[in-house]
Amino acid sequence: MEALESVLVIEDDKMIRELLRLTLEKKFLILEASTARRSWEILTQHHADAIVMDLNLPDFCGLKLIKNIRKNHTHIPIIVLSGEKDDARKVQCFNVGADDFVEKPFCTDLLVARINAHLKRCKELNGLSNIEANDSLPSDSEQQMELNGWVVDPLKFQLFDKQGHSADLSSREFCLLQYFLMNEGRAISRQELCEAVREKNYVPTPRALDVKIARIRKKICGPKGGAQIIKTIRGVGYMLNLEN
Amino acid sequence: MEALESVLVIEDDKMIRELLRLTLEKKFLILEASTARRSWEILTQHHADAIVMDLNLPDFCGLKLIKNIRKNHTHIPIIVLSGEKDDARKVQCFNVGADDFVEKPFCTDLLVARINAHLKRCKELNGLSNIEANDSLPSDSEQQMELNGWVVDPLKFQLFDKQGHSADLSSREFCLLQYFLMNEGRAISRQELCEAVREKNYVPTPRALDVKIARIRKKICGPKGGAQIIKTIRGVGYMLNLEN
DNA sequence: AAAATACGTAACAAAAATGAAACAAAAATA
DNA sequence: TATTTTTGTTTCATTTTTGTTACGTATTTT
Repeated sequence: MEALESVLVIEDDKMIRELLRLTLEKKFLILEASTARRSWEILTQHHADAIVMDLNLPDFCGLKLIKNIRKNHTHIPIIVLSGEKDDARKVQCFNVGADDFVEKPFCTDLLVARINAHLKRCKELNGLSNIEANDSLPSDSEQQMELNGWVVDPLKFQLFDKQGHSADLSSREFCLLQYFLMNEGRAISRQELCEAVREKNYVPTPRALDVKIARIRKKICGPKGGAQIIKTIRGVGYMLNLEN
Repeated sequence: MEALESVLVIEDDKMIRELLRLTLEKKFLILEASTARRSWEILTQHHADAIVMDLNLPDFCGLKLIKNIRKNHTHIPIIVLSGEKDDARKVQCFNVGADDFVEKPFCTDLLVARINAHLKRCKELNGLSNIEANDSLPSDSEQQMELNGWVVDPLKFQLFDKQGHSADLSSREFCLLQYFLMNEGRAISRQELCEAVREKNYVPTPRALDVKIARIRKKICGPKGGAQIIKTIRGVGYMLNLEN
């Protein structure tokens, strides 16, 4: 009784996405995203066995997205699909954690074959490691992100200190913080931040964001504040600065 | 201290073989074969971590060679290098067990990147299988998983305490719990949980899941609850935490 | 320097998420 | 078919999260 494997397709071009869906849905359960943002949502809410993604997305750099996904999903096969001709950029994809690169235009059968090859590998891995299925623990240790003494645990949607105490962030506070982490060192407008955390039935106003950030600050810096990690950029928005 | 990884190059064209050697020997220990026959010899006498092979060999059909190698070397990455333009034949390669296909002419950097990607995967595999190999022997009898004083018996679809008393979980409650066990330490969204236990004619709503979890909790923690093993991650879903 | 603006903060109110119990429906079993 | 078990639904209580408002302070503008 084999369950159908699921493939997340991240592609902004509607035509190509359609093509991919039609081709792949015969063999896999398809999850679709047209933006990086949507792909994060899906990845936190669903299980995916593999990812096929375009490199050029409207809202986020493809390379960064790969890095980011790899941080939270150590083993998931990531297959990049792109019209990119430049070999150096292809190499970059592999360096940030991609497993394969398929140039557009592509042969659908070949893509399926490649996906299957990667899935086969993953199955071998999982077969060996039923117990080890929580692959996050051992491998995370090399990649865990630090933030002012806190350890970021995306799998648990939470920040922990060295003693394992939680920072008690709400899930949305944590999402917002993740967005800061992904855009570290860059000033982000309120507007963009609102977009970033927006969901169905949840659209915060810029002012509401101020409060949200104040709450995050209080939780991760202590009541005295100390050196603010999330800096205020007057007239613009906020910025996360790790190095200092 | 990382040992240099070894790559077996199977290629009859002397020029290309030379090129491959020059490129790859900076990163890997290179083994060379110009015929299928020679490649068998090498594989029986040496250890190789990956294979880069031409599809057109003088003495043997490339596809058959792949099949053959795969029979004896289940996990070794096989990267086919060929001038073949026909997509159907490429697909064939994957079907007989190849892991990758690179068309000639090729970018050497990209080839290196691809080899590395596959090697990385294999290392993950080996890392895990070592652990597995170690504790499978001594703890064979303790293969059973423990959960807050309960012993998980997947064959009986049930939890038992030390005295052998059943926790009286229904089969679906048990399935859900198993999914938690497989994803221990990670927050799982309601959506994903619903999909995980879903069957034909059985698609629980997220809300129904809350009730199901409440029932599991009551059965395995006692009416007082005690420290919840299945934690609630507000705004996300639930998470099983064994260590604490 | 006064006014306007931007932001921090606290307190309160509104909304949302979840737990619990009771009941109803469905499924399994005798 | 009758009975038991399992599952889903509804309702209500509780907790948590979030937004709003009001006010204070700092910064910029005039």
